Amino acid sequence: MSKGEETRQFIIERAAPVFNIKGIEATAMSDIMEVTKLSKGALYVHFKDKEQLAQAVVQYNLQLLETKVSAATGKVKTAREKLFAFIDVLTDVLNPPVPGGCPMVNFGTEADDTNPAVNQQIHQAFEYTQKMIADIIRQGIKSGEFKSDWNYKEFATLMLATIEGGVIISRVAGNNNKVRIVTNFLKQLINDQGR
Amino acid sequence: MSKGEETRQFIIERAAPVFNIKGIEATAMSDIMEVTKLSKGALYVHFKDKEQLAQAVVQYNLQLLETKVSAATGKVKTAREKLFAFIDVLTDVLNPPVPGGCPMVNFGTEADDTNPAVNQQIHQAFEYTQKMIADIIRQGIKSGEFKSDWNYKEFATLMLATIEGGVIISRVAGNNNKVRIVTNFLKQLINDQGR
DNA sequence: CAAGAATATGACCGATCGGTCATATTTCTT
DNA sequence: AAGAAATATGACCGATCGGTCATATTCTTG
Repeated sequence: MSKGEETRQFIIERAAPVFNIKGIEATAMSDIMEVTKLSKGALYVHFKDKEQLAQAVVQYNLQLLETKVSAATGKVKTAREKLFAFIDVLTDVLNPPVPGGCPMVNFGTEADDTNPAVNQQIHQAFEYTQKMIADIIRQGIKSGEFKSDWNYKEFATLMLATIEGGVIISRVAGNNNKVRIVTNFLKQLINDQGR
Repeated sequence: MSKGEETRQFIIERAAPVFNIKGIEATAMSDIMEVTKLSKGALYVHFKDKEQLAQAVVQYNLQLLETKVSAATGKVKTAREKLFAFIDVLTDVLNPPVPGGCPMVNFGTEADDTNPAVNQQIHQAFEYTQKMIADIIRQGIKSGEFKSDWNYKEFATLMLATIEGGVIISRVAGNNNKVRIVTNFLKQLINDQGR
């Protein structure tokens, strides 16, 4: 990796939590100068404008989330355990997998009526995440772990929506109490599909 | 109502969708000058700073949401119908009850790690909304419409989380498809508690 | 109707915004 | 090692930010 690519990656990594916490509009390039200890000119060598940096940062945060999720689901064997791990890693509000909380929620709510490019990134992430869930369940059905008549595609949507909504409520509350209700319910639903 | 109070209310009403769509940080006082056609000095007669205006606007958006929800649930008689109306009014992503979408989601995700005052407002709104749902169900149980062993307080949390998560996913997608899955599921759960 | 109070105007303030560029330094290639 | 290319610096730009204030206008009330 060349020096330039190294610096570019370094900027993205340092900028990632700042954008995720403060939001794209509210983050200033001076904030990124601070966390990187780089001059303004140096930042603009690697990104032609703030928008390009923001998009790279959004992608990085999404990738980071996927890495954490995959690591968690990769540790266990059964489909049921994978779903549980998936739920658990996403719903720990006090220790979120990505600093600043779920980037799909953070950037999704900011971008939906103001930033088409970022909105598209988040849209794809939601689709991809539902596919991840569906794939786990499909494997579980194939192996005989789950009932074969489970409408797992719809469940994937429901599970993701319920998780994200629970996370928002709990983040606002500042504790994990409310999201626990949600996770317990989802886990019960999953157990009910065992055979 | 004095002229001053009238103008103050007028400012809040015009500013409400701007803040809800763009976010608090990203909204400039010049944006509010534009939508109100008032001078900057006039705005600062009625609000001592942008933060005070933002808080009044958040409160207004929350109140508007509650008004729309109450209007919808007030039109029907049974508890089941009220829950359905509650769900339907919140989940119409293409024609949201509050311009710019659910203010609990919009301001909640922006404020959680940056604005304690607004975060507190949203926290209370979430609590209040769960209480609204729980009250409807409690009435339904009392009247014999629902099973008496329904853990309705937990369901209120689950229902609100699921709705909000579904709304986010559908808003990012730009259509109502995904949130429909969520609403159908919730309605099925409610029907299952009928007796 | 008079006059004081409330409200509205818009120029102005220092700070900060995103972005540029001449220059200096470092890295890479040969 | 040399010289070209890539990278870093920081002063600088015009625009815009939140907020103030002297002044003008409008409203309210006796």
